Amino acid sequence: MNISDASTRAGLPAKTIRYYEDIGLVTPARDTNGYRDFSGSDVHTLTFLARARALGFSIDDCRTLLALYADKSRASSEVKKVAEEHLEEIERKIADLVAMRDTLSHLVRNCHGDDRPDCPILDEMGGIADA
Amino acid sequence: MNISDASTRAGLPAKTIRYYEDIGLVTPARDTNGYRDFSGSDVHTLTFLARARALGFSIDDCRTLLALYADKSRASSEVKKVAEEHLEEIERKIADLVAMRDTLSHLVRNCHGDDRPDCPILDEMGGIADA
DNA sequence: ATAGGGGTTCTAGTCACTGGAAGGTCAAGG
DNA sequence: CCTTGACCTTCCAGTGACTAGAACCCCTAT
Repeated sequence: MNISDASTRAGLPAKTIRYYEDIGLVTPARDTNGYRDFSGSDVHTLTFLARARALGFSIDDCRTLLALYADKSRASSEVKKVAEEHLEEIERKIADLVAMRDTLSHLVRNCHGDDRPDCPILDEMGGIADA
Repeated sequence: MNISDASTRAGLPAKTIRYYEDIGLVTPARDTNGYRDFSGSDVHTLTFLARARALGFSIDDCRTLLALYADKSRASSEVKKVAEEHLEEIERKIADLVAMRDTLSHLVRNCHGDDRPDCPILDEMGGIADA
């Protein structure tokens, strides 16, 4: 099938699929006219990638996961290790963002937001501590 | 003062400060030998930038905020608007990450993580729904 | 013959730095 | 005077994961 069909089925933009081929994640066959010809298994790989990416795994992790997926004798502990490390990374990001949100929402709440110039948000960033 | 002192005081790497000059966020004076010579106000700007960046504002937002900071007759509503939009963006990111975390931690919990090959994490990404 | 809607490659841009190379400057010590 | 070492300078390239766009080819229908 053509790239646009593969794109629809995997839920990935054609551009992204070409990029994935570029970096060796998929290797679709080629028609005589040079068009890519995706097999069912290519689409399956792309779908796998779409799901893994949606879970936030890096391309590098995806490469590892694909290899484990293909290896029917892998140990599930290897997969779990990759997932757990990624999970920790996500937790760290959430913690960072929550800290930002808390500080920022506190500042936003304290800013009256009218025509007057005084503003605790700018005060904070300019180094004037609030009580 | 030299860049390394400015770096220490603002808490930003020298490389980052040079980059900020490149994109016009700071414009330190120059000594006759070509070295940058940071004034107290330059350091203040850098500190402002460090704080704003730590709150997750984009460089573009920082530019806007710096302009508002310099404009003593700004309306606090303008600042609040920038901050609120950024806050919404942060909330979106948190929601995305929390969704990822929930899915992923569920999968990780259900993966026994031993020498056997069967693994719900790969099953999920390969499209085998779990009950 | 041509119009359109596919497909192809290639380059360059995104964001906010960061690493590294090649070289100039300055103060202290031998 | 020379060297050492710690500064400083500029410029180029790379990061991650795409994405925009240009220039061009291919296929089908009218």
